[in-house]
Amino acid sequence: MPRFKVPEVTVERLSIYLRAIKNLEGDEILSSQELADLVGTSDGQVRKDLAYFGEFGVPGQGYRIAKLKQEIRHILGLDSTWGIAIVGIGNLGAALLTYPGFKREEFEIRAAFDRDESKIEKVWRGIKVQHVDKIPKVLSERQIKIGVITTPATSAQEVADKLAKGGVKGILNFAPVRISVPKEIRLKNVDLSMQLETLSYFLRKLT
Amino acid sequence: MPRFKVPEVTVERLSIYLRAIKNLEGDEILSSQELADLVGTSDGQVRKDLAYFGEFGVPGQGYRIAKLKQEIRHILGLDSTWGIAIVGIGNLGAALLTYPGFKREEFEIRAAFDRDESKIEKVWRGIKVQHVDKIPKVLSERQIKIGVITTPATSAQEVADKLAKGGVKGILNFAPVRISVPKEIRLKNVDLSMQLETLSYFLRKLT
DNA sequence: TAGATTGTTAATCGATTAACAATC
DNA sequence: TAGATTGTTAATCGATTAACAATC
Repeated sequence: MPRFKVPEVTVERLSIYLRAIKNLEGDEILSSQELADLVGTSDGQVRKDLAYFGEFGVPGQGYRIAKLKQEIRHILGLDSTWGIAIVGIGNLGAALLTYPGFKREEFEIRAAFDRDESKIEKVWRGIKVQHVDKIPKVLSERQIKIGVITTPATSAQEVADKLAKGGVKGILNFAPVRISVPKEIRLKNVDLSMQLETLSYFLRKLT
Repeated sequence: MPRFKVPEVTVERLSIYLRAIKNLEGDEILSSQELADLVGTSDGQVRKDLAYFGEFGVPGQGYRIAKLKQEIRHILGLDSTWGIAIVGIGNLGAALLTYPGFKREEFEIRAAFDRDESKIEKVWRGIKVQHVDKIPKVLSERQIKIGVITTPATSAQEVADKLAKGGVKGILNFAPVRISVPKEIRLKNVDLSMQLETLSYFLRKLT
């Protein structure tokens, strides 16, 4: 669908635009300037980002909110439901099971895994925890295409290998370590240490 | 200290370099090429990033690991300890209290806050939860310069205002909403929804 | 000295911003 | 029509990559 190669930052902004207009009610029409103000960017940037995917606005008018919302949802692949598995049911894994950013129609947590025998068979938020060795089998059975790694750093690579075997297309990695995956699999690292450390850098300069 | 304006991505990579060489043992000397291989970038990028801050290597040799580690720690402001407060002791907040990326010498969680009376006075991982109204007072008493927001979206702005009043210099926001803070305060959004949605975009294209 | 690798400059690439003709 | 705002092109800005003299 995209007409040129789309920068990743553009995709990230689309997600942000979508959230901004979700919270919107009433107004039928929105200009690129108004949307820009909502998310803290420029009108040109908004139009440029959207232009990668087509023409969604009306010159002289703006964008019909309902239509724009639907278009962005479609672009982002949010008009169907993704099956998700969470691996590593420690504090963070358990927290993500209920985190509102995760628990939404578009994303359905369909399996949870851990290595620790004492956690197996326990039910967390309606999902029964299974042993990591079952990952490949369960993933294909339940059409799970996204894996979330919340294990300690030491297990992350091993888990990534199992997820790959299970046929996931994308991995969200919270373990504080770089892992390698086959190039067909999209890997996103959420590196909380790094976030804190860059914060430290910028604060450091202030003293 | 920096000789020119430093791009944020450079600071992020420094954090990644640091973690890579932390896990290293034995070898006394490391070349930019070796470090690049460890983190998946180029040798030139490594040298460029470091060059913003000084000359840490020896031409013809490479970088002394121990020295490099110390220099990067210093650049990132990790040679002292930052006081942290976590606001919103739901699943995610409680998880971060023990997350290894957070629980480290350089970062010390010194306070936890919630609005829910039923949580107040309870002790989580050795930290007594206090009412959010005490934020300004407690923050200045305990030298807390970083605030972490793990509340629902609806309370995030209110909490940010209280953190600002308490004199934090940086905020890490996990609430799925954009908040605004005085410009002296450095704001980092960790947007898990957005991460999942961009993953969805790239997977969508594969079908 | 010869070989290796740094620090840095110049060339390239890509994303953002500015500007405006086209269009409602 | 006049006014407003889009979609898009050109200009600018900034980051990455290539290349090499300086240096151990």
